[in-house]
Amino acid sequence: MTERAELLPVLAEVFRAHGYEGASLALMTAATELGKGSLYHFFPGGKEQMAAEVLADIDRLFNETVYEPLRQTNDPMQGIAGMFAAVDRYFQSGRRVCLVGVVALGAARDAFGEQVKTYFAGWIDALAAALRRSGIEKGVARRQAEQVVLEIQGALVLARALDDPKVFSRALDQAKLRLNMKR
Amino acid sequence: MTERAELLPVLAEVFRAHGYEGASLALMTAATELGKGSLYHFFPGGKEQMAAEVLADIDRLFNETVYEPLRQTNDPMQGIAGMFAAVDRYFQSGRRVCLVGVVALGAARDAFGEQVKTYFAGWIDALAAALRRSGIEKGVARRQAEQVVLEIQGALVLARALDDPKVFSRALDQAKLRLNMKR
DNA sequence: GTCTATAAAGCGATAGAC
DNA sequence: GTCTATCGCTTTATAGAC
Repeated sequence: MTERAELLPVLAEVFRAHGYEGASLALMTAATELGKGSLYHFFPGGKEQMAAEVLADIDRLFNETVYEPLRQTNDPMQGIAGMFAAVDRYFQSGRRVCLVGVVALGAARDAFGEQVKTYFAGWIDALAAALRRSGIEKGVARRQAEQVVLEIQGALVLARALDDPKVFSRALDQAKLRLNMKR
Repeated sequence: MTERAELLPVLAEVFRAHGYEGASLALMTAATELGKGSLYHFFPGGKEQMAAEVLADIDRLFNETVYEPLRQTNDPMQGIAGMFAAVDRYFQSGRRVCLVGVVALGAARDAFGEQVKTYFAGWIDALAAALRRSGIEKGVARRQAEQVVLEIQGALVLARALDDPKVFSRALDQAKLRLNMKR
């Protein structure tokens, strides 16, 4: 647990489960099994730096695993299917919440607004580009991409609110269907 | 500001803006212009009681203003249009966030899980009933209602994340359109 | 019913030994 | 690089004067 790269996902889970305000250093030392001193050795900027790096790490991970399929040039529709699969995997079929969404809704958005914007804009851009390559007009592609990301976020909220992950699965199927994709 | 009924909306805004964990008593005394002593006089159960009563108050308000149009028996489609108008008003066209959604995503869901479930289930039930009365088959009506509520929640997340309320307006229009309603 | 004072605990953050 | 001890502050909550 001395590697920064292995530390970030653990901290991410603490932020995800408790929000920025609720994620205390006590919870973090417990989750990482590291003393406060060690945490501050890795992150001299404290809690704010931890959150910033966690968000950056998530952005990187999404670029590598979620948006990456969208960039494959030969078959855009297959790329979109790959994105849906990656999304389902990452959010554990609706049992896991979106940390960036959590931050966006809270007061911490003021401090991390740019990173939050970058995450969602990057997602929408990547999806819109794939839709455009599949022959859909530019403006329509953008709105469809926005709608899909929006539905995923809403599905995560509702699935957790109703404590029913099937809400998430249904929403993913719906979104795929509306993009004229087989399930 | 001595009336409990006038106190709850003020506290609601504090919880909405800072989340359950971030809503400190200091913020609440500032917002209500009341001392801690007075707040504890009204809410002996402290912060938890405040949040519970705020959530109950929101549930009551939604029943009175948002779901109410859905129950009008003559024209279900007009009732649904009334719901969309009330939703747009309540969430200030995407500039205001859903407190119940915020609670649902955070760690406080464990403490307020029943109230969160009741809120969303009530919303979906009311909308599904109206759709059924407009001639849509039961199962389809339920899924459509779930989808609409989900899209509203997602739109609130994305509008705030991108700092662009138009995302919310577009999503409401989309949802109306898909239910075969004129805007 | 409202206030101030205060308690006890937890918070983020720092210092310094090892 | 990891730890313990500690600082200063904020937190929730209570007590008691008015």
